Amino acid sequence: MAARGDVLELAVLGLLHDSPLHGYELRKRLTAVLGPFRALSYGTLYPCLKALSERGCITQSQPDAADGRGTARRARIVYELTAAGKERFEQLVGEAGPTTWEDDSFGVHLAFFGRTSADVRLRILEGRRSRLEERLETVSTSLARSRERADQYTLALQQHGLESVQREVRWLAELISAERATGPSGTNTEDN
Amino acid sequence: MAARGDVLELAVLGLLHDSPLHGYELRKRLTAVLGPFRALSYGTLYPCLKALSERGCITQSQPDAADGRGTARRARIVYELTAAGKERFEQLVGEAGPTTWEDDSFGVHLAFFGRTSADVRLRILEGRRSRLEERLETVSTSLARSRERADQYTLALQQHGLESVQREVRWLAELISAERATGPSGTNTEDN
DNA sequence: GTTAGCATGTAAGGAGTTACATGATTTT
DNA sequence: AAAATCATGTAACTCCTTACATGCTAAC
Repeated sequence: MAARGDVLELAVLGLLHDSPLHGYELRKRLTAVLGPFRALSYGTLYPCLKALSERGCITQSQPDAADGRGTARRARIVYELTAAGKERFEQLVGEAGPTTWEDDSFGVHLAFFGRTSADVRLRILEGRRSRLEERLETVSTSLARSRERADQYTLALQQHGLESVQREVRWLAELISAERATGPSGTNTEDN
Repeated sequence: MAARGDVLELAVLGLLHDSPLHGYELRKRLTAVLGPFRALSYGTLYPCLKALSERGCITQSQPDAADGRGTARRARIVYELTAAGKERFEQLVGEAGPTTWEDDSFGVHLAFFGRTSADVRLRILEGRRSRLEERLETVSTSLARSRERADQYTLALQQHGLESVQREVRWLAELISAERATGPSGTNTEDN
């Protein structure tokens, strides 16, 4: 049920959960959440909003057109979460399957941890960690095999990659133990 | 001239520069070069080899069919670099423009540094570093702005991202000074 | 005998980018 | 008066993935 493309959907729904927003502003916040690296274009965002609208997860409205004043700027369309949208968000954010630990997905899920239950948080953090540990094995094996064949630059690159993954594993371990220390059972900061 | 898709082309050409290979083996080496993360599928590789073949950069041959013995396994097709292919590789590897410092492109270029001249190496390393320093500014600015608004998880994520980029900058600085120490002018390890 | 690895390919489709079309407002 | 930023949207295109089609050999 959770394909690759659901990542954007989750991010949009999560941001609209806090407050209604128009497309332009939404994109800026999205950029902050996804990281300034690989920000997405309007060509991706607007079709997504359209689809979400058609499925009844969000509603559109033009507040500028409604009030008496002349329309400031080009008419802004404000998107708001519906009950169905909240349900969909809850469903997506609660998922903790294999796709969840992939690079893209993981960051977005973590960004909405404030709305997740403690057990889902732990499952995602631990899933991510074991995913990275798999990588670690693959990389260090191939690094050991090519120790002599490869030149210094390739070696330096692989070494740096390896260390980056090791760092993330340590970081995750910290988050996991912090999570366990705070509340081993289902503690929710706030349940709207 | 150097679009996003040229990265795969460069990697294939670079690997075939060392020795002729068949598709299956090529893919495994490609996975090692690009990192086991985001390895590419045959659905990408074979069409690429076909296109490269049509453009005269590589030749195809079936050595198993030629020799007397019964074909071992399914007939392997060995790809070999032509003169035009070598030229194309030289052109691609020597490029040091803005697209070169992007994540995907940078790793592949670094993997073939052994065939690049010292000044190109320096330009790529320095371009990458200033690209990352731009990011650093963007991230730390947005981190400062959202210090209080964002929850602990978002903050932890952004903090980790920031530190990762800082680590890469330090790593690059080391490579750069090593590069300058070895040979400030155009030193080529080997010019085939 | 059946699973895993070797080996090559195609067709359909998903996810996103770039370039375009359009136009108002604020800053320099 | 020009440039930047605000603001929404579409069409064409690219790159890549997944699923399929095919069949052999080695290990368990």
